[in-house]
Amino acid sequence: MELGLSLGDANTNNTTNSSPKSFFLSKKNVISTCNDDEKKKSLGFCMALGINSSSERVQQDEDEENNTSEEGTNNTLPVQLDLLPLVPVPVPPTNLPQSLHWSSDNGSSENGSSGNGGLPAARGFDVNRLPAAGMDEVSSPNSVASSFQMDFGLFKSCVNIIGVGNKRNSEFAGGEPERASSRASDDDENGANTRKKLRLSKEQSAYLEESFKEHHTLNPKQKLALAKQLSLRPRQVEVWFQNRRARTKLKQTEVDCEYLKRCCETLTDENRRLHKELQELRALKTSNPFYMQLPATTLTMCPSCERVASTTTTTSAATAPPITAPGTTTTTTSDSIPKAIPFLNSRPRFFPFTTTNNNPNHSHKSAAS
DNA sequence: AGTTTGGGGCCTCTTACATCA
DNA sequence: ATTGATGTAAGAGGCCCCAAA
Repeated sequence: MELGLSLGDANTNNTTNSSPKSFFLSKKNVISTCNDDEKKKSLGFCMALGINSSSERVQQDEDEENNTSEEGTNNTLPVQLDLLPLVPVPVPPTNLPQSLHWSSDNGSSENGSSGNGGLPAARGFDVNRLPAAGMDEVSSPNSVASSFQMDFGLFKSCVNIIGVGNKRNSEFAGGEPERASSRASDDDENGANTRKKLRLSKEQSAYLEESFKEHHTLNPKQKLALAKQLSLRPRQVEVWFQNRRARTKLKQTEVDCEYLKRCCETLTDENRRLHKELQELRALKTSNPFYMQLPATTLTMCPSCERVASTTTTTSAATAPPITAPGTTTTTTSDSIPKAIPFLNSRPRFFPFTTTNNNPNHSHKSAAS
C-alpha cells in the first residue's frame, strides 16, 4: 500500500489528470515510478492540494528544478484530500531518440542487443571510465553480457576518436583520455582500489535525462542498451537512475512541502476569518436576538457529489415563524444559502477525505439537484 | 502447498570527488 | 593558490520480490 500525495488541480479530477504532481510513499518510502507492477499494488491515499483551474500547474521534474512552485501561490486554494486508487499517470511523449522509446513490456528494448540495430549511430560520447578487465557488473540474469562485451571493444577503440562538446571533456578531445579516466587507469596500474569520481558528459547526461523521462526505472535490457548507447557500464546507468530518482524525490518532496506549507497558511487564514465571522454573528445575535431567528438548519456536505444540502430540523425554537434578515430568503437548499452567511457561498470548498461519487444512481433526498 | 534460499532490483544513507565562486 | 559550498557519481547496507529447490 502506498501513500500518494498528489498535488494537482483539484478542480479537475486529479486522479485522471494528465499531470498531477505526486509522490508516493510506499512501505519502502519509494517514489512510484510508473512501474506497472507497483501501480497494480498501489492503493493510493491521494492528498490533493488543488489550485484554480486556470492556474498554472506545476510541471513535473524539470520544472520542479526551476522551482516553479512559487508560481502556485494562490490564496484560494481548494484543498482536497482524496482516498482514491492511484491512477497511472500517462507519461507525455518526449523527443527521446527512437532507439530509447521502450515499450513497457520490455519487448521493444531489443534494439541494443543487435549490435547497434535500430539505434542511432554511436554518438560522440566519451567514456569516463572503461573497465580494464571486463564489465564490473552485468546484473541481468539472462545477461547480454557477451554481446555487450564484444561491442564494448568496439566502443573502446573509438573512445579516443570521439569528440565531446563538454568543456570539461573537450580538453581531451584531441585524443587525450579524460583526466579521471587517466587517473583511474593509473590507480589500476598501481593496484589501488580507490573510488574515483567520474563526471558524465553533457551529452550522456542529456541522453539519460531523456530516457528518464520515458522510464524512471530500467529493466536489464534497457539498461544494457542504454549503457551500450552511451558507452557506459550498466552499473553506471543503474546508479545514475538511482540517483536521479532520489533527486526527483527530494525535489518533489520540497515542492510538496512548500505546497502544504502554503495550504496550511491559507487554511489558517480561513480559520481565523471564520472565527471572526462567527464572533460577529454571535455579537449580532446578542444585540438583536430576533434577527437571526432562523430555523435550525444543519448544513451537511454530501461526500459523494460534494454538494451542500441542508435539512431543516423542527425544534421548539424553530417552530416560531422565522424572522429573516432583510433581503434574505430562507430556503433549505444549497443553491440558496442564506445570504446572512455570505461566506458559505464564497468560501472555497474544503473536503477532507472526500470520495468520488462512484454510484451513478446517487441522488439526494433533498430538493437540491 | 508451504518454507527456505539465493539472486536481483531498488532505496537510503553516506562518501568521495569535481567544479565553481 | 586556497577554501568552502554545491552537485553528483558511486559504495554499502538493508529491504523486498521472485523463482527455484
